[in-house]
Amino acid sequence: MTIKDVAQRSGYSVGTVSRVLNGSSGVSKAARDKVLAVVEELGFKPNSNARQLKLREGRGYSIIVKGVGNRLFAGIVEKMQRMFKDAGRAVDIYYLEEDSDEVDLAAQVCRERKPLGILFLGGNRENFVRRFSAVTCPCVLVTTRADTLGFPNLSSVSTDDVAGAAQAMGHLLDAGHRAVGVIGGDSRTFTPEMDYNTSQLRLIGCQQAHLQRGLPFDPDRQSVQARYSLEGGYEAAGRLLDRSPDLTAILAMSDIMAIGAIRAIHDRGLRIPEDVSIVGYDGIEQAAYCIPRLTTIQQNADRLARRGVDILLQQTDGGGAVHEIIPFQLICGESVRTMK
Amino acid sequence: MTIKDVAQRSGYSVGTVSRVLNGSSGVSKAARDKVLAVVEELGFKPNSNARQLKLREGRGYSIIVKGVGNRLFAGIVEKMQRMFKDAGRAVDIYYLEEDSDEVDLAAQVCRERKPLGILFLGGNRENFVRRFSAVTCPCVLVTTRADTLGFPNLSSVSTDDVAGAAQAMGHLLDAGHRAVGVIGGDSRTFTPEMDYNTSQLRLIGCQQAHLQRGLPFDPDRQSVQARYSLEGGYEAAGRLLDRSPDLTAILAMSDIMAIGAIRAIHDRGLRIPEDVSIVGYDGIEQAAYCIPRLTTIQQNADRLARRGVDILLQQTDGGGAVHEIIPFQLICGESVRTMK
DNA sequence: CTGAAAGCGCTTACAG
DNA sequence: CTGAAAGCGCTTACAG
Repeated sequence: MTIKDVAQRSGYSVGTVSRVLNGSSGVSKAARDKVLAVVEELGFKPNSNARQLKLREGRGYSIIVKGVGNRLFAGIVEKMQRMFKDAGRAVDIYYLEEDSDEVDLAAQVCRERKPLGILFLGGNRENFVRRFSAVTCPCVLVTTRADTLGFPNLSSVSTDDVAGAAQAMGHLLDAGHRAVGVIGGDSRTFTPEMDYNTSQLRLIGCQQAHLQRGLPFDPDRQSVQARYSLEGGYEAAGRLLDRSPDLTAILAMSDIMAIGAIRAIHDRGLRIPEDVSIVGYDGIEQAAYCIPRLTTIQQNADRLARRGVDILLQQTDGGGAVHEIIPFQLICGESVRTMK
Repeated sequence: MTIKDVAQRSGYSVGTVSRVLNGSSGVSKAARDKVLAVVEELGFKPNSNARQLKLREGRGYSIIVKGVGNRLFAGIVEKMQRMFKDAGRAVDIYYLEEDSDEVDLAAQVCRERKPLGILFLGGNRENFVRRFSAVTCPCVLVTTRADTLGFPNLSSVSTDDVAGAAQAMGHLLDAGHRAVGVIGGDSRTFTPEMDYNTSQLRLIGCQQAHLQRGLPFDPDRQSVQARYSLEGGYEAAGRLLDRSPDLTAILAMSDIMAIGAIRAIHDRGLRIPEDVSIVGYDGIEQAAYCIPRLTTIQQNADRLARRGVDILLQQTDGGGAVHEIIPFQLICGESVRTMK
């Protein structure tokens, strides 16, 4: 069934049916009523392939989420969806695997769905550097800074990763911990022209916290890499404890890794926080349900979502790119022991 | 840039370019090489709107996942993806909210992407009863039974919910628990013609476990409804304990609710399993990282995925609908105490 | 093996 | 306000 059937049955031309369907002005009430009645009667649904093919500009927005399982992103997406709905704007959401290329997807979406704007939840600097020029609509990168990338159509809303990690580490150091292990993401693939990635920035924060207190920090010895997963955290905590049995605390660069680490510590017969303290990062819902409740750096999902959408809408109205930093908050749970 | 540009630059017609792009037979090696070189050079990407519009039949499969945050489904999807990849088949994955209509989406996908087959991860009987007739390709409903629905193009692969719940409850009863609370999903919307939904089946399993042991079970008093979320489980456990302070165990119909419940029990100053035992359902990764490790009914994600895909492929080859039950397994964690 | 042409289901100037 | 027509970017019989 196509728009032709609706035209035939309603007695109007396909042009008029199309105008009714699109809410164009310049249609008589009689035509509108008749066409809508027939659409209802026939259960007609327009073919979006044909529609997108013709349309020179879409009417909606897109959100590209990197990591289906990422709970921080899930919370942000939910809020964004509500905002778009309240604003009466359509929004398509695309989920992709951690290791897929979000910029490639954006380029395709841009070509084929022609959204008014795109929000990225998470993203790799590398991919942006390489191919973002193929994306022509206004975009906002949420959660990762994009100021040094220098694209005129790419804004960003993010948390200060250096400061966040510094505060997390500072919290442990100030509680008297002197041997702290760090579980981070990939911090080895440093290439100067790519600037620092999130993991590197957080590691720098750890270093900074030590420096400020006149304490030594050796990333090679005190930090290990892991996948952002339960298993990754579990296994990395094991490596850290094997290497340095004298550790009194672990800072994991995501809550999900921290939760994995907690179990690893527990499985070695150590208590949390009596024997080993632990701090996470992100502030996902899960962190508040752990036993012990996880101390963590909470990214402000609500404000990240709100500012992300606001900036995108503003940019769609002709505004330039802006790069905004959203405050984070240290949430004190039950997973850190104050020494002595 | 379109296929026309490629045609022009390569010196062949758009027809030939299209044939090369689609790997059709009957193209000279010279043409193929030249066209592919130009495609590479220009970075040409075909417009899938136009493609889908023309195509009478797609070449790929679709997976429709109900619930972005559902970790059981996430595990199954991952395996399915790998299987399709290994079989050299393309697959599109669609995620939708818990409360959206998966059958509506399937109907649209069917009309516009024309997949060879669709896998549903999760689904509401109601939606299928009402609109599945609009879905014409072979489908497999994974995780929920579809035998009583009677659609000739709808197979199912699922776990026996009655037996699963019965074994979980039996495990608690056999451990000496006599006052067990149940946290379930929606079991009130029973309408005879819709048959039982998952929550109802599991509740029946609970009842059955009691009956078999000559013990009484009063669903109205011993069970509460909750959303399938951490918060839902937390809050439901609170209601159960308020109502019956003498409970010695709780059976939650999903691990995620169980994890919420654990925290609720903990927050009331009760120990797990010393004061209150708890059993979950699903066997998601998370369950193994809890402290205490969660005792749960593990659905066999691997076999659900494998059989789901196999049955779909078989059906695509002209096979009829089949309805398969996959065995589950009780995983004993650390969350159940044996009385006396 | 290749090209010219019809057509997928829409939208949107262009006339009237 | 409405209709006839062109065209979006492809695929695929149909000839040759």
